[in-house]
Amino acid sequence: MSLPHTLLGLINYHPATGYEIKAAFEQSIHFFWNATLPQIYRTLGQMEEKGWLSVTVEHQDGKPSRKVYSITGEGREEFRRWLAEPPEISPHRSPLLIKVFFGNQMDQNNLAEILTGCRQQHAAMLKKYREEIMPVIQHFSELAKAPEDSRFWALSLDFGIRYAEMVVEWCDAAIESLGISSSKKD
Amino acid sequence: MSLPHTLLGLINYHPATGYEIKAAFEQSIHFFWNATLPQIYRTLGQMEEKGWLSVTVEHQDGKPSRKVYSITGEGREEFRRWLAEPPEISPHRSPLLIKVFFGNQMDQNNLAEILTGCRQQHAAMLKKYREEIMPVIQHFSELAKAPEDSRFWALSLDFGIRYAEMVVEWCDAAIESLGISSSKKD
DNA sequence: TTGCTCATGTAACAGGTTACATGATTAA
DNA sequence: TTAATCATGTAACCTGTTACATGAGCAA
Repeated sequence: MSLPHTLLGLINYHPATGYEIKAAFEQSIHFFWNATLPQIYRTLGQMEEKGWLSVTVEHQDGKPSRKVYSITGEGREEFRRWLAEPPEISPHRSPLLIKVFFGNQMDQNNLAEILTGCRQQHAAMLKKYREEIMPVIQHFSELAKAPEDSRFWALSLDFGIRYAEMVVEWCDAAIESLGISSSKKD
Repeated sequence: MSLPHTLLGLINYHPATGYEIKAAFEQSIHFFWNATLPQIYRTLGQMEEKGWLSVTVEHQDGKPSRKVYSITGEGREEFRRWLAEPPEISPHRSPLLIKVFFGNQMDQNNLAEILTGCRQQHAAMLKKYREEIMPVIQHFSELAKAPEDSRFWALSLDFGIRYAEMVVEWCDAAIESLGISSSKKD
């Protein structure tokens, strides 16, 4: 149930449309939360009803009107309240780990392929985090657009980096423990 | 959408009731998947309709009848098919990381408390994994009840251990980077 | 006598995904 | 001319959670 509060946090930086919020998710938060457009539109509507947001409709010729949402005093209060409370622990659902758990019933080469695929995905993420996302955060920090906020963005990115590193290491260890003959290593 | 296949995997070890499956989740799989009882009952019903399971009702005096589900040939086929396909990537939703991301707007002592709470939870999990779950898996392996399966159970447990270790390390680094004065360290 | 274990479920709701619908502008 | 971007949504569906209902037996 963190989606409305995540939206509050984003709109608290500056007013935005649903469409812009979706873009913000994809640029920054997508690796520890995500939401689809219909979900965002639906949630924004509910938040407005609760008085957490206010809307301004900007008419445009030939395009659909922009519904720009702004945070209200009540919304800001609710956001602070939520920030202060201890976070819910989110259960970790991993189809990969289920397959590994039942791995004895799989073809071992197939399992090795799945693990190398996982290793590859996480290695690619790591590269992206280090080469694309880190520099953007540093850039924001240097431009003093959000010098204080960027410290916290870096902290959450650091989690993503450590996670991806850990997965790569685990995949390597798991593949080795399968002891697949070197002839199949392509 | 891995729940029905997880149930297939468990029932494939031996026939079981919904209630027993819930217990199996709590004993083994709960740290990378979980399900509530109503969800399990509903899913078992759907799986039976598809022909993946068959049911035998055992009447008992004074207690509700046991509905024991067994896997069918079709179910076993479906399970193998699913095991072989590449796993879906599961988005990682973490309220904790959202709070950290917006941490600039929080009281810094409050944030430090949240992080120490997280550290504590994961340190406790680590202890449980090493002192309770590892020995159970080794026991199974030694008793030769499931000598081959236990290798894979250990592999998925190893993921959990590495994950918890990583979180503990990240929390420590994050708390240190906040630079809260030592007077508040209780 | 309080609460846990065994054992079934239904109903209602909350949260998330997918498919569908519309339509102008602009870049390759 | 094909696809992407901007911009709104609705409807249907799937998945997961919570509250409610029932009821015996047993241990502290």
